[in-house]
Amino acid sequence: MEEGKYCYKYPHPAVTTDCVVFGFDGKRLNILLIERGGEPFKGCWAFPGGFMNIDETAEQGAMRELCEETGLKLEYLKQFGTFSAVNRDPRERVVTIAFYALARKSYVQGGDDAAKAQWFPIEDVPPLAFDHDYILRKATEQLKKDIHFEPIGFGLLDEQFTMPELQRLYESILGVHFDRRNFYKKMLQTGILEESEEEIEESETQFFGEHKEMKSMSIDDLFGRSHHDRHMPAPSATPPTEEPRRRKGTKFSFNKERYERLKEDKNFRLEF
Amino acid sequence: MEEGKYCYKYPHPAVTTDCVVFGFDGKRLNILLIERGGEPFKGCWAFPGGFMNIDETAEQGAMRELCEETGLKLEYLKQFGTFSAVNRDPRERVVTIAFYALARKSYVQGGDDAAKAQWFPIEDVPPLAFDHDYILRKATEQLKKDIHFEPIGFGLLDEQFTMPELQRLYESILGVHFDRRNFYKKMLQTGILEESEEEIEESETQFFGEHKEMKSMSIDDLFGRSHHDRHMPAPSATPPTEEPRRRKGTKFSFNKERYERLKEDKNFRLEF
DNA sequence: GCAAAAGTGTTTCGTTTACACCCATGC
DNA sequence: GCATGGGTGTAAACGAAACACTTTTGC
Repeated sequence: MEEGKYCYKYPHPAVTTDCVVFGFDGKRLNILLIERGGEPFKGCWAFPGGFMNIDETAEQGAMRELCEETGLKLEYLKQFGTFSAVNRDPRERVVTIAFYALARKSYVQGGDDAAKAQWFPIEDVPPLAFDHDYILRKATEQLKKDIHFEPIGFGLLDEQFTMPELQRLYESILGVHFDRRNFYKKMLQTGILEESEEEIEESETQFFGEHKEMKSMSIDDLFGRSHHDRHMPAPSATPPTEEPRRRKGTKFSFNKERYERLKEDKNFRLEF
Repeated sequence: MEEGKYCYKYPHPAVTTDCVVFGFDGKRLNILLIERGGEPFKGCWAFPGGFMNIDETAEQGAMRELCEETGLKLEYLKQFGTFSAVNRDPRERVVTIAFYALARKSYVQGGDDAAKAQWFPIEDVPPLAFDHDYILRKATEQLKKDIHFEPIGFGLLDEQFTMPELQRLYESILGVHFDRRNFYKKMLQTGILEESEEEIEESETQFFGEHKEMKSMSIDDLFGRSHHDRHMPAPSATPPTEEPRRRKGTKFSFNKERYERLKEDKNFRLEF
């Protein structure tokens, strides 16, 4: 029996937390790992995490450890399982409460905040300490399940994002391919997205010029397109009002308030 | 600090397990509670559960405690959350790993196995000890989610059950009403149900006769079915065998092997 | 014989899928 | 100017939902 000043009538396991942090770099799903500096599993990679303090909840402990070890302060932390195999830690009996978290794209692309923290593409993860391979599998399964029904994907992108970005994210998490048009439709139909009015800096003049050009183009075009109901500058009739001008890609953002309201409606169903 | 012979350098919380046992009496969903004999919350009702031993997993601990306290030995135990609020137990810091379990109908109707254990309809639960009200809410939410996609409902019925029974079960868990015909169709289409050859008392001959027929049928059928991967024994072709002869209601059972096989097929989707 | 519950198909509707072309941008 | 990727509508197929009557059993 170990020595120490905290004594109990019956043996108590240690309780730790572990955080599986998912990040999306625009192409692939990544996870954030820490290289262990001490035994056991010295030199192995592991999830950020550590012992829960006696005066904090597991959630608080997970957030604290995550911040201490990686500098990340994340909004979404989801408990997905508690792992209690008797010998999962060679030192003593340790039960770990596991969470997954989502880091926005810029964090991932920005590189490693913490010295020993590093992002790994999820299909190319090094051997992990303890039972973290197993935990990772469970985390991934849970993420897959959750993203079907909860709008958590947005937590992996920046505040504003384009549809193709969002689609690539869903595709890498779910491991499937969506038809672009169908994906647009379904996403927009949910009603939880908001089209960002892109910042309208500079030169109205240029804008008008552009507009005029477009307009004449689209009129010519109109005949060629026959019945197609193009989104473009209201075919013949609308004079100066509409303005299409796509730049790099239309930006959207997740409208949380609208989602909260929709959720209340008994027959609202979010599904992917 | 308490005295005791198990000492640690840092404080360790106690770890307990709790079991939310669901049961279905044919009409309503019930849960199994135990009246607490000691403080705290003496006289209150609570979930079966208790301290996890240092040499057992949480699952094992939950099963052990459940058995000790209620006499139930159940097959399905699902971890759905770990609760770690700092003051959830007035005695000491206690983290509880919570499971839900499913008890077959006959257990529920059979009454209380253990002295102090009692079934309560879920809409009419007495005040519970600790944070067990909260835990119950979470368990119910989880059960609702799970039953949409996993064939766990059968664990609440007896080995053999009728469609109306199954439907009532789904309806009480999900709180909705299904059209009887649509429910039949959907359930049968999944391919995981098996129509019970009703207890074959009398005349083994009849059984063997039936059996032989079935077998030859399915071989014949094999060619006729071409690419169709039918799950059914070969019902379509059977000319003379068929005889509806409903008694009380046709009995079905859950075919686990078939389910396991179907699950592998990439485009098998179970949903309710 | 009457009331209550089991059993069974078809039609309608909505959702999901499949699919092609134009435009803008960057090289 | 060419390759890459963004943006848009429609038709066909499929699955879900709505719906009524007959049979059996227990009272």
